[in-house]
Amino acid sequence: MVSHATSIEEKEARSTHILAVALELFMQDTRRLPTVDAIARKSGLAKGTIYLYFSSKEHIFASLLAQEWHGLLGVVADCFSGAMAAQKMIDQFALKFARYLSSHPYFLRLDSMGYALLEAKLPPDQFWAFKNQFVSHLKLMGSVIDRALSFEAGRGLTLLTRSYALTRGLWQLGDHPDTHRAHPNFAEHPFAQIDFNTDLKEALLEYWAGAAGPV
Amino acid sequence: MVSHATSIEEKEARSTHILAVALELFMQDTRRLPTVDAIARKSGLAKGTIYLYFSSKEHIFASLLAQEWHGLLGVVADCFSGAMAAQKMIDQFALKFARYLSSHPYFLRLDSMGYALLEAKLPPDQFWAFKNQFVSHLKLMGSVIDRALSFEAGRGLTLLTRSYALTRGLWQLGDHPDTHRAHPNFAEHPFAQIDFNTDLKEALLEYWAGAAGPV
Amino acid sequence: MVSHATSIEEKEARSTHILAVALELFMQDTRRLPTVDAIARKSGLAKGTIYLYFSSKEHIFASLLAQEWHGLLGVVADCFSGAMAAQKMIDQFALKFARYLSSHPYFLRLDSMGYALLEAKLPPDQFWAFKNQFVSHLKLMGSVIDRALSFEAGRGLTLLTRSYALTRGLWQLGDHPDTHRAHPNFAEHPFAQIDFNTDLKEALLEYWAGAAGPV
Amino acid sequence: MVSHATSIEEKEARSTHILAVALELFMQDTRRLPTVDAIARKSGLAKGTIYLYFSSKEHIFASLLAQEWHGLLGVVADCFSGAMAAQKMIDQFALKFARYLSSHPYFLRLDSMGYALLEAKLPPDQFWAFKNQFVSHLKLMGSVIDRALSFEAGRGLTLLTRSYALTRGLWQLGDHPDTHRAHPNFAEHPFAQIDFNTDLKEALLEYWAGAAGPV
DNA sequence: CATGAATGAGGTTTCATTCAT
DNA sequence: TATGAATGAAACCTCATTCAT
Repeated sequence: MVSHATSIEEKEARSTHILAVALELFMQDTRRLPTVDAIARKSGLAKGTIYLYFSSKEHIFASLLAQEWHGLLGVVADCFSGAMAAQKMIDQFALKFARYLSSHPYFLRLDSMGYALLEAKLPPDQFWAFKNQFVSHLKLMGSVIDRALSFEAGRGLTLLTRSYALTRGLWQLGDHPDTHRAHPNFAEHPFAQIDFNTDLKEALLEYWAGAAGPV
Repeated sequence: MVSHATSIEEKEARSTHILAVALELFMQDTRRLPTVDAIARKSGLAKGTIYLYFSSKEHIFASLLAQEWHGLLGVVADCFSGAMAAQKMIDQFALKFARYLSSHPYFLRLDSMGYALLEAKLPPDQFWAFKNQFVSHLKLMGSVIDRALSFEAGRGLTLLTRSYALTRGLWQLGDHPDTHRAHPNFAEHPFAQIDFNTDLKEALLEYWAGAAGPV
Repeated sequence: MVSHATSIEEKEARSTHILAVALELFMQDTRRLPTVDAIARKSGLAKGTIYLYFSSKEHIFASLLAQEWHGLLGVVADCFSGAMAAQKMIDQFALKFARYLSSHPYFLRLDSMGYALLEAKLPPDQFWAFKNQFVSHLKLMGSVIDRALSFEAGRGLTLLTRSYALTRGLWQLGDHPDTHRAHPNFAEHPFAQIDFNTDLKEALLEYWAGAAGPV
Repeated sequence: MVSHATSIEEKEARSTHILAVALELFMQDTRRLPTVDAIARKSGLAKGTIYLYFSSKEHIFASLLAQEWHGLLGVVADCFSGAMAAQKMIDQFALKFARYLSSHPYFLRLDSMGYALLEAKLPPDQFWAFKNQFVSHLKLMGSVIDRALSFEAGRGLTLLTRSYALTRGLWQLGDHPDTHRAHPNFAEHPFAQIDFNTDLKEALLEYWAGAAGPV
């Protein structure tokens, strides 16, 4: 039996550990959420113990996602905070946004699965608890952009939202299960040799060029 | 016992009927594929009969999706086929593309679920059989756009792909299970009052403005 | 549509053809009876047509088995019919019996499956219709042996029965699905390198040496 | 909900209970393996619980069979272990072997079905895990016999194998589904009034008389 | 706190046989 | 006779969650 986690730090550490394990397992097969049993076993904990820290399997992955959202929006804040020329900021945003996502490969995987698997199964209260964190942060970022680029109120949020839509969509189009990548036909697929990082950066720049107007 | 579908037409009709029933059931809960049992019951057929027409449940929904892809790409062809000014074509594309999707609400639902549920479960051969239809059609549309807008080869496909990414992403951001829409917090959600049709049209115009350059 | 078989000969030919096809399919996987669908397809007939000739799938395989029994008992008759020394006859029996079975590999396969799959599913009347043919033939052979070896009445039948038991048991011990033969452990199996023909001959000789007494 | 089986003993007891129930159900219809659902219901357990103790339905019956093999080979060991005259040992073997099987009526039923149902469906690894136990025990018994009867190495194993073949074959010839036994024709069947115990003993003695030579 | 045994609903697919054509 | 579409029972196993210990 694992030592009891009594102090708050110990409990937090255990919770963090579970999240790390869950993420690792998820990355081995991003088409389905790993089983609680697998998470427990790999954590060195019992199945019941997982439920002392998270109220459901979906809760675990929603937590992971919330974590990542935090990081991503931090990047956005960064890009639009200095005192640079508008275009410079936008360029920087495209660059760093794409780079961040490329270097956090689980984020879009989780996020895409979240749409299909998490949202449907989280109880509404829990769903909104997570969503609200994100939404308020997002609104904040929107206003940061408004200020940075002298947009009318709300425009920054709109662009950010659409950028994110483009990002998620692009990811999904280029993502295929390994079994399908192995198929001979895969090479003919127009999305086969896409480099997500480059492609996203380019697409974002195109979008902002059109949406932010001649800045 | 249901009457035997002997002729090719009767068989096609039955197949179409199954697809229609499957779609209808799917629309009642777009977060999961309906059970074969439900499809059979609602079709007035036996479960085994369904398998005479489709080799698996996923096959049914992949067929539905293929059908819809066809329609959507037809719209694209339409928009870029006449002899209009480039900007006119793009405007038309944004308008009709968004309108088509708004009036075919199941398409993006299916497509989004397809990412998580169909791709993962279709056997690779079947997956590629469907995908190839779509891919070749898509490439064709790309070249139609190249010609219409005097793009260098491949550019049309790129823009179309990214437009589609934007579309799918936007859809997903605005789509929430009914249980979540009912929640009091929903109103505060920045995507709450989005009108998908308007929003998509706008976003597409923005993107093409930036990507197709001053045309 | 296949031509109608009107004459008795044509019908018999068709029936024989079905049997041949069924046997061929069975030999490809002797652990299960082939599906009626497969038999029909390979016969170039429709599924319903099969049922015009055989009342059930099991009926097909029972017919095959009956056929084979016939041949095997013919061999026995042969061995004990001439005017030879008793031991000579027994030697001949062991030799020819084993040889016949080795050269009719489907017989024991069918027979062994028959125990588990056919007997259970044939309706009693049909079961006994087949069994009776065999039983009366067997009794006859028994009395042939009685005469040939000057046994008391019934002893021949007993020895024949036990010989057949030994044969079937030996076959089953040495028979393994291909998937299991492929396993590395198979080599260590004491029955791995048995040559059925040799082994059976030897075992029969041993049995008859003990059972037929010093003859 | 059933009480938790925490200790090793309790778990073993539960496992044993499941086996007992499975066997009981099997004996009611020895032509097919009972469904997991039936086993669970009769055990007073949930279906899922069965799978905590056995990885598949076939695993259950393979375990039963392994258990029985153990007992049977124990009998063999017994017969050839003392310091008796060779013929005495053989007589004892025939007697006790036949008696053991008669008093464990499920053994040969399971074993015969095992040929058709278990071997085909157990995954190779699991199959060989069971088989190996048996094979090594069998080899051991072979060498015990070699020593007891001063055979050349391997001869004991051969005789044991063939004895077992004879046994299994004999069983199958005399075994008929109840529905078939009830049929009026059954009486005419030469195996109808066989007493398996007596018959097997006799047949074994005959075989060993011929195979073990004048001892 | 931690454990892990128990639960049981849930859903896909196969295939022998029938019967409308 | 021949066809082949329709039937529908049958059975496995998984896994999130609970709760007795």
